[in-house]
Amino acid sequence: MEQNSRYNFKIIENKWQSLWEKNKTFKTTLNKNKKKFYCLEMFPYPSGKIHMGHVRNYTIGDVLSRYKALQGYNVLHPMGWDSFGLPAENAAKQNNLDPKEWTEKNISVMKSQLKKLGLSIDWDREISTCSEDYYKHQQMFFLELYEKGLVYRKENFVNWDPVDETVLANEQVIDGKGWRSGAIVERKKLNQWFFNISKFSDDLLKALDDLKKWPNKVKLMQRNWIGKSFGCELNFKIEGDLPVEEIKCFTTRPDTLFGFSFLALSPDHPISKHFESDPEFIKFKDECSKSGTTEESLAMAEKIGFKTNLKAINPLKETEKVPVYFANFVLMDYGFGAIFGCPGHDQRDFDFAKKYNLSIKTVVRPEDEQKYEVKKEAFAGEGIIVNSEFLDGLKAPEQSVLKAIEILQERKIGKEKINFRLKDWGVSRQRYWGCPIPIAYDEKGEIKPIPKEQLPVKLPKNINLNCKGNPLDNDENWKTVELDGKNYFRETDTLDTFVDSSWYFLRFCSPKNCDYGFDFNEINYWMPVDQYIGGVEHAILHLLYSRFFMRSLAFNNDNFKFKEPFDGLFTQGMVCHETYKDVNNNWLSPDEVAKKGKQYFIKNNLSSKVTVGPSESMSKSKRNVIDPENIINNYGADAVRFFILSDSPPEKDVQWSDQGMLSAYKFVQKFWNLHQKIKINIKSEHKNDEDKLLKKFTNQLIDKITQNLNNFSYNVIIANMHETYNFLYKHLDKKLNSNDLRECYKKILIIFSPVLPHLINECLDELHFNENLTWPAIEEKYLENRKVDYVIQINGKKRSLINANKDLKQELLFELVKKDKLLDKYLSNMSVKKVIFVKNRLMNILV
RNA sequence: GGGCGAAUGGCGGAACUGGUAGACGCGUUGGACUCAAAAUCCAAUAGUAGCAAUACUGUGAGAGUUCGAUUCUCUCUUUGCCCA
Repeated sequence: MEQNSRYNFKIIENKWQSLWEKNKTFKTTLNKNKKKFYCLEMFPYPSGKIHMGHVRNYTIGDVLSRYKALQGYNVLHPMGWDSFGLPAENAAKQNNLDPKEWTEKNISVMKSQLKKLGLSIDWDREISTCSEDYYKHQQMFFLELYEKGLVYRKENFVNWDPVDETVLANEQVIDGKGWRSGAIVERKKLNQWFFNISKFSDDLLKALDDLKKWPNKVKLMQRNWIGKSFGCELNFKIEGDLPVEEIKCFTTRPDTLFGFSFLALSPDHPISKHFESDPEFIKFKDECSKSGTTEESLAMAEKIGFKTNLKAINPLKETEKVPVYFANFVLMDYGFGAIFGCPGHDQRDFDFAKKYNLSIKTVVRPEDEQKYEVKKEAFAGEGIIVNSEFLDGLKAPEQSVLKAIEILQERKIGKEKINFRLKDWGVSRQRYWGCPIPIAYDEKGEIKPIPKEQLPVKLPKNINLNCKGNPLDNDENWKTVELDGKNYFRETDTLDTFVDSSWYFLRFCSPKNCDYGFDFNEINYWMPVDQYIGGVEHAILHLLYSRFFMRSLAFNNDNFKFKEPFDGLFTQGMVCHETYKDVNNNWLSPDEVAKKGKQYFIKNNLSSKVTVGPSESMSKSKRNVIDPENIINNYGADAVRFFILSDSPPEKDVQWSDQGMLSAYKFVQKFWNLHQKIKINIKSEHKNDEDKLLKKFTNQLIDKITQNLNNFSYNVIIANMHETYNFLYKHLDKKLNSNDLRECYKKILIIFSPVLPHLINECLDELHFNENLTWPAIEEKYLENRKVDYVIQINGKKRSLINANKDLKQELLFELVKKDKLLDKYLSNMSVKKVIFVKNRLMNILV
């Protein structure tokens, strides 16, 4: 065998990337004669460098895009930058830089890194959310939504991060702490802008049923988040020395009203104004504000209450009067900020009742326990109603709730109500590096929208970021604005960056459109996104906000025809790596660690042991990060793409493995060597008999790879590619029909090309195959076997395989069975009781 | 606490509508080449017994349906995620 020249990925990958760039190979334009395919991966935040998660995400999308293009689709595969946000502002503060410069530098680094991956992206459509050209349109949308009444301003409690000095969304609060700073979150009242997402709660929920190509898991998470609950609202009459006659509650369990033992109000309930002069109450409220505002933090916090002199009357039993408390676990923005406490059947109420010595009545019992009484914990399960007069004996909750509502409505005490957990979306952020809200206020505080022809409201340059609070608020010059000869003050809050990403997929359709955020002609062709790919961490918010944004654009606007932005959704898993710590419990990065035998040491220091922790998602804090750029430089983009798809199904987490990476690299090299041999065979013009084996293999392969692509079984495609190598390698020993080889090999190269675009394009090019490539069709006749392996079972156990003609009749197969020597010992001296025969598959003989 | 999923060799994972369990890769072992190593190539690799052909066991545990269950049903265990 001649010494093959090594495949030089550096030269070849660079060659193809330059060609693609020069020829604008992936530039897409609207073409109504072709079916479109919009493939979108979640665009990155330009944090500095790409990480392995990006590599995985964009490789999956790229394989799909290239596949669809070969299938003849007009593929839109764009890329952009989610470039507003806190990290830029923090980095700018630390290093005394302009956030814009920092961001743009990162973008240029990451863009060149993405190009090195060989992605089939139409870079002419690149957008960046921090550019004036982008946020100008966003400001117009804001005003449009404002005109439609979908944006409003209200004073509200917010999660306040005292370190970052910013408002956090609920999901940015983790265990009562800020997700970035780790500071304990406080409650603070601020004037905020809100998007009226809750207006669409029911539609957002119902429409999930039609998203057939979304993972059920994600749809379920959104359903839970929207949280539709069926119950009723109730009026409680109040007695006491305050001018309060009634308090309204929402409950899903009106059937437990006979177990009523207290009424609890949110500390922010309007009634609280009567207590604001009471120092004890102020103290209590302070105590409450220490825990966050999230449901989770409230559930974790100890239940505390403040007793009032008021009494609430049980509407079903007017002789019963119970105390009214303020309680920290009642949220003002769920229901009416008031709940009726039934400690027997709700654990939080139970905890509260125990603490304040309130009565605990049993009104539901388990079906099989006649004399049940609530003792150590609340009983919230299904059961039978007791001690509840007209409700007694009903099944709880399915019968009793409806009956209770019916009676409450008859007596005009309450009425049926559906409540949603989903709250309006607070979009104000007290930050510099975001999209300015195009609003001004006069000296009375009246709202004055900035006229559309004056957009964009630009962020000021050269701002002092190292001030307390919001830098924009400190810029007196920027803040004042003259409109129609009058002085106004600008809104100094900027928009949540989730707003930026709620419509960027529309912008990609017509990224240079000046008058409006998108061009209707373009979006009507491209939208919706056919396949959206990204991390499951965005399952709720980003996806829900985008779905809302589409509805808000369609609201009162018949021209806008889309309600759902993403027709197909795929959520990929994370890239994980083992974690390492030294003897002092400091994290170590993988390249500081060496393996010797089965033990790990610090490199160049075999005396210092390293403890290996569990494999976790790569993160800077745990230092278990592998830098994609190093890997691309050492092994090449094709090898990285091959590896990142190989080891796990894309929806699951994948373990980074150095051996796996090396094996991928070797595959690329091996394939190149094989290609050299095949090239010689193809050129040698042998005319032997038809190579049926090769044709059968090739057609089966096309079938498998096509199916695996359609199912996102990309790891199996890699296995198919290994199998193909193994097959071709062995097959080359035979005398080949060079025409058949040429035909089949071309098809094989084409179906390999989405995964290994550089290598395969080079191979195709060497054989002058590189013209008008299309996804090969399957020739059915080669898939049909004339002979089949029949599995022969005796009493359900496999005992033999018989290779025989297809569509064989049972009797004929049985004749073969009788002749099979392997089966002799099982069949001789036995009587056959029954034969099960599955056509072309199996025969099971019971003896 | 509720909801949803998962569990297959030493490891990652294959297996279409119930029909040959363990594809493919990693690792390991043996061999070839080499002064030697790396690389490469060849072979073996679920477990137990056996020189071997082969036999038995085997998809978290237990039961059920079936001629036949990784696949369907029930119970349990462990585990992950989301919500509380």
